[in-house]
Amino acid sequence: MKSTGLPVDNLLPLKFYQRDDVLQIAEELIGKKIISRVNGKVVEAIIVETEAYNGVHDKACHAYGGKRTPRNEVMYQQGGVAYIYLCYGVHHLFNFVTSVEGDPKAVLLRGVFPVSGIETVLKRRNKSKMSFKIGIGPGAAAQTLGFRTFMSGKSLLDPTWIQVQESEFHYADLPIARLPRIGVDYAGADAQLPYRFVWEGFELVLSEP
DNA sequence: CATAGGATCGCCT
DNA sequence: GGCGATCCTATGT
Repeated sequence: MKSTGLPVDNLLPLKFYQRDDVLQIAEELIGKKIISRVNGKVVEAIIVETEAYNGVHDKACHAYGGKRTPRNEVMYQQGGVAYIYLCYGVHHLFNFVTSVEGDPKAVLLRGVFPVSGIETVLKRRNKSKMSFKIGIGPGAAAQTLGFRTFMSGKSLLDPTWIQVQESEFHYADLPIARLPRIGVDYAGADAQLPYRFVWEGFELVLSEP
């Protein structure tokens, strides 16, 4: 995909994140563009996969039952901040916190496709060549963008480290599959909920830059 | 304080 | 498809 040439004033506003329906937000995030600025390196990527975590009634959610810990505290902030945590001691998983203060819902970023800053991405991912899979998987997606746990709690509208904005793709026009979430077997019946959103066939639309 | 386990990945077979 | 890496976090004593 070539550079979009879109202006930078199309950032998603706070009210995008502060809606109640985290499933809608997770779906609408498909096709959006994330621009990260970390250690002076700029990477632009299109979101191709997300998962919704639906607050205190969702057994797969870190805030199930109203649980509050130092780690998940930022989930209780108003929508529009990042929740980043370390998984399996190895992976930095990035979430968009949504809804209003006190309602701990979030969208996990599960897959991106980088469209600029490829040299930086290859270095971060320890790869020698680009592929469609380079940013697929929540650990790989955060690593592609250079996101680390110390950034947890930071605003999603702070362009010194992140911009989330419209792209030329609109979620309503994309073939988005709804599937069960990955790695949440401990959640019982909630593990079967179709809260995972995948842009199937993004490889046919996006091309390696 | 001790311990078990995790919104995973990538290498091995 | 199996498994080790790797360390923070949550929980219980």
